[in-house]
Amino acid sequence: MEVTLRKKADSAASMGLPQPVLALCPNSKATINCDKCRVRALSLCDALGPSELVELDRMATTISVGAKATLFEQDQPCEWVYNITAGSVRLYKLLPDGRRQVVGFALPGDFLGLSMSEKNAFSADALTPTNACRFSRNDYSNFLDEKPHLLRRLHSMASHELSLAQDQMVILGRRTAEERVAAFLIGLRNRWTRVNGNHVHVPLPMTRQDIGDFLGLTVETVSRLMTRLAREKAIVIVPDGVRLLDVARLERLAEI
Amino acid sequence: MEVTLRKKADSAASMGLPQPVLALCPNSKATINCDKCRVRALSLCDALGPSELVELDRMATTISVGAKATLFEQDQPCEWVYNITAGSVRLYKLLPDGRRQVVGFALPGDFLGLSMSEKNAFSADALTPTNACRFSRNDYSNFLDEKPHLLRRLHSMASHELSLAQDQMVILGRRTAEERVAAFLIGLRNRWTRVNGNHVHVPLPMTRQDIGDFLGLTVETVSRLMTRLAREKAIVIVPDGVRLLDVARLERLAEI
DNA sequence: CGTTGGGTTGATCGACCTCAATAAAAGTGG
DNA sequence: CCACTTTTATTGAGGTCGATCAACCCAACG
Repeated sequence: MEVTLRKKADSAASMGLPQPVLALCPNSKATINCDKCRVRALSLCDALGPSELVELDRMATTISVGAKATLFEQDQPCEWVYNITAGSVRLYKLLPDGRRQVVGFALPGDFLGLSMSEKNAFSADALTPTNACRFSRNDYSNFLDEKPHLLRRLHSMASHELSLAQDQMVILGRRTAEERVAAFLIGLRNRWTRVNGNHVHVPLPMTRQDIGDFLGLTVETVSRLMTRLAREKAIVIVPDGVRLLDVARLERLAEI
Repeated sequence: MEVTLRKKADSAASMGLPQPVLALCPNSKATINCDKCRVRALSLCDALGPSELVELDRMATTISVGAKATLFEQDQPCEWVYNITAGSVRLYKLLPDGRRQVVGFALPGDFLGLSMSEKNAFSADALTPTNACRFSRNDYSNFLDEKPHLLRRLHSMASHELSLAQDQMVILGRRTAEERVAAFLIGLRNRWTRVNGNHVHVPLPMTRQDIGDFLGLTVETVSRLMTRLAREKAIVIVPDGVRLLDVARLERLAEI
């Protein structure tokens, strides 16, 4: 597993490492890097004042990992929490017989470590080169004890996650394959909007298999439905993503 | 909708109302009723000290509703939060075309109102005569602001819910009908254990349709699989529930 | 006693899965 | 830069699990 660590205050050129998708938390200064963090407004840290950010910054380590690197594994003790600053991460649970359920994808601004449990409830690995701010779970927990407003923010993020999980339950339990794919594309478009602004181009850093394992379908079914939506001019399949042509049609499929 | 309200401090005989499954928060004294609450140890309130309990008690109204009563509805403004003290509640989302996904069942000790959102994410109605402590969302939110340890408890409950929701995603996305039914029975057994202690008798206050809508199956499939499990001596179907005969077999089905 | 809501059972159907082959893309090492 | 492998995506043919449609039972209840 290829991982680069650097204490934020260290000055180290980024060398030949896999380039992050976004250049965040620049590592060449001894000043507060959170200042320049592009995802701060989206993430947990937005609940903090300037002096608190300094404290947080001292606790943080930025990490850069290449595609396929594992951030943490299901059932292992939870040592760290992460704030994703660039890239994309797959979150999944494995059944003993190898069946897999992807429970979510983390994008820049997403926080991994809402769970408050001793063991990781799922595994996480990078889909693309990924940057994150990492905190030891202890530091983070102590920090939380002193900052009730941060806890409130955290709780509100957890509630939001819960609500997304319930929406996913509807998708998995009661929707057809075509509706699932449409809901997935619209949902992902909405999430990218927070990071990149609203575009009809939706990057898909995950494989068809990942999408299938997220939607409770097989690769083949996902592939067939994507090509069908493309044939019917609802989308265009482009390298590493799709372009949405008939957003209204997709939204109708997703909501009804 | 048949609802009985009484300020806890009021003294009112319970009359001919649908009898609650457990007699909780007795209503005949002007003293602190939380003292005697059988579900306190299970619920949010357990995070509070004696003097805080007095405060909480003052904010609370106990409500008793009959079977089929609606506690709140999806997309309506969220006015109240509830602590279920007796009975059972169905939580569900409806699609515009009538398809339904049950996102959970609330049992005594469960808290409804983790979500922190302005609108209800789902509807809730009583499966059996149900008692609850009800708080106005405002009071509750203010109270929360003054009690960080309560917020912590709340957050930990929300995390737990999130984790259950993710388990449910695995069930809905990647398990066979038989595994779903087994997982449902084992899961419900475990939840009743917190309330009643561990018994092989598992009460099923919900209909087969409700179970189907929870598991992403039809009534017929649920019925067929329950009778199959009964024929194969894994369970016995009894009025209002099942008796588990071969717990090991069911657990194997549920976990593998 | 008719009515109603829940539960069970059977026959048939179809949406999605499985298996298989091929194509396209992305690495990898010379 | 090009052969070669590996991974990912697509497409087709056929099978299956659970859905659908329909009948019936039973208990509760006015």
